[in-house]
Amino acid sequence: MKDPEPAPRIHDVAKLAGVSVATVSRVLSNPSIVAERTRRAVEKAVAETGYTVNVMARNLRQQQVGGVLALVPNLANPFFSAILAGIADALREEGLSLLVLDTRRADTGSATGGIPSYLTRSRADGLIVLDGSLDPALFSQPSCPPVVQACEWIDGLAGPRVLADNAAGARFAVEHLLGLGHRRIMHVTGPSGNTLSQSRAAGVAQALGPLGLAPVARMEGAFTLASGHAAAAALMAEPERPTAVFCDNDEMAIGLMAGLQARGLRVPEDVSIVGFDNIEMAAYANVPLTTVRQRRAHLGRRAAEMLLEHRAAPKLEEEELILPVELVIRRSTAPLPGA
Amino acid sequence: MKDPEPAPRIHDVAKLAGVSVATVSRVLSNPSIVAERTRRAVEKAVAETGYTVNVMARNLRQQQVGGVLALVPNLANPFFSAILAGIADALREEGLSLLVLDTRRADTGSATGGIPSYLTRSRADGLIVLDGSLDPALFSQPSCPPVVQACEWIDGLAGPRVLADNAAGARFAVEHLLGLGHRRIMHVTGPSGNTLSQSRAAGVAQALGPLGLAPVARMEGAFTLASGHAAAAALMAEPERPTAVFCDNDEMAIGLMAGLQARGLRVPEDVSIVGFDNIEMAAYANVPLTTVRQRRAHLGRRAAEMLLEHRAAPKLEEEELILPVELVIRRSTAPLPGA
DNA sequence: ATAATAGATGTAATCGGTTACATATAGTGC
DNA sequence: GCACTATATGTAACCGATTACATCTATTAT
Repeated sequence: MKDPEPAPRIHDVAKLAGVSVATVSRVLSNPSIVAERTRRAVEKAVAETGYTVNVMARNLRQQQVGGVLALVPNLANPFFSAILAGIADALREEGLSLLVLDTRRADTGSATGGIPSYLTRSRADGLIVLDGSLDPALFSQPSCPPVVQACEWIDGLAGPRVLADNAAGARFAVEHLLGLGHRRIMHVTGPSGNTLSQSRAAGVAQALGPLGLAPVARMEGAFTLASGHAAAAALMAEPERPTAVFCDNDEMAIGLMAGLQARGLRVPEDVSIVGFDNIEMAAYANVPLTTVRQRRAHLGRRAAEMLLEHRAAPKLEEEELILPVELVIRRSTAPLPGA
Repeated sequence: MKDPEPAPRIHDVAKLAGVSVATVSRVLSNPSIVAERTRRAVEKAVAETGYTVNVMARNLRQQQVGGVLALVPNLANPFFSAILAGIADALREEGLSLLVLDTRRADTGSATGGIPSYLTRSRADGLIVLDGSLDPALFSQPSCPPVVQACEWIDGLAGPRVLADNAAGARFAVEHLLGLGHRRIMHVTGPSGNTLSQSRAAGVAQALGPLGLAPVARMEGAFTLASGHAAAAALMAEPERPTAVFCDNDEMAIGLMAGLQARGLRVPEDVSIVGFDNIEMAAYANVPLTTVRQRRAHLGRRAAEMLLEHRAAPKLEEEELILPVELVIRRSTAPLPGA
């Protein structure tokens, strides 16, 4: 049971190269200021010992963590993991690592491991918040690192944000349905408190308002397949059955399609459906889904970039980046029969 | 532009409470060994100053990082993010944080930010490897922390593993098809180098072998919807068309169903289909998909737990945990007509 | 020739905790 | 009353780097 050889320290390298630890450190972090000869000697010693810097020690001295924490409501949800991938990408390019905290699970048992304990400069150099349902007070501790809100946002929390143009996306979707002649339109929403739901509802109103219309039915879902499926029953129960449905995300749209079919309704012949997000499955659904495309990985990347800029030069102005979205027309929408 | 008040240090708390820094440290980490009176004084001082420990400093002294790094091939893939959620859960309970590295993206540009630079004791207390395609040599550096392989595994890399019972799952799937009377069975696989593909192929052989059968067709996919969709063409091109297909994952199965339907074949009337994984979408697909359920979050959790046990008491024996899977029969499979 | 300057390297303080060891006090047994 | 032990706390070394400052040498300008 031999101990693993202890890792070489900068001191060992220095001794082997016959220089001081400071010189070794300089070779590693700023090679240009050390003489060619010594630099080579140090590099040789580094290679021979297999030295690698102790990241913790460096970070302590430099008063940084070397990582950014992403707060996500549900790590298992592919919607968020696509954003995370973009974040991870941008961070890695800057030599930072990605820390992830699943907020839905973490806040249970706030004994010691609660969320607040993660929101410290000593645990992360910055925060990217993907969960709009968090309490803004969490981020008001003086030791809280810089925050960027992405995708969702928190009412009452100032600071930079990067969002998809949810209102415009919803407007595009509904305008598309209107253009096809539909007038009795149902809206299947996300949870009512959710900021995405709110801005998408605003977009729906923007499209319908000028015509003096409003959704003929509304059902609050949970962004899940199951809640979309349940919406089928709600639709059938309407006295004047809607001819088209806008769903706040693709999962609900796909669940709804499955539910309608199971009840003998055809898409798009009987009901047109539009989703939101353009998840990969949308193109391969039973009936390929018309939806609103938002570039999730890109959104994550921009959020990370914004965080890094902000850290370098904190600006006091509110910065809000709205990323464009676009309508992707597939086969789940068709002209209103007889229109 | 006032500087944010510098965070209080342990020294400040000690001074305020009129004790030494050691006592403060003890109150925080092992309260029982300090006298009631002093403990209360210290707690009061902590509350007044708003002190929180500097995690980096503690970690440096204790020679640990406080985090575990997960190596995933594709963070945006929901298959992996579900496993990550389980990992994160188990880690949080132990006060450890989750670091994530997307291996597919990270190995490009190995200048400095390459994968090896992350595989150090100074960057993570342990590794959970979800990518079976990595070079085992990566983990042979002396400074590499303990590794647990999960889900996929790396040939030539020893150490603990936690896997789903892929062979049994594939066997269940094919036996189910055989039981329905099917004999001309196609296998849509993952990439040929992938360890999951290999063990699932073994399971297929286990089921067919005793009957002197083999898959009548085989197509190598990429675990994607698109490659499943492409498999439809391959199926149609077979001289003797297969009556059933086993796909190495649900995404390919769903893609295949879409492709077959587009070509006018019905599932399950013309072709029966079985998938693997039981992703949420499987139940809501066009035709609800018969598939093999594996508990991904649980697998991740077990991997994390195994890593922690291993760290506490490294065993030399190989430890391989095989988690059971089960067949979920839905509507994409039916008896062979006329059988 | 001398002062001034630039360039290369070494010395030691520092980051903010934890913990081995030393010390002081109170309690116990004989 | 004395030696011994247990309990509580303080002192200072330590984790492993970075970096301000000091020092030394070589070059340039006057």
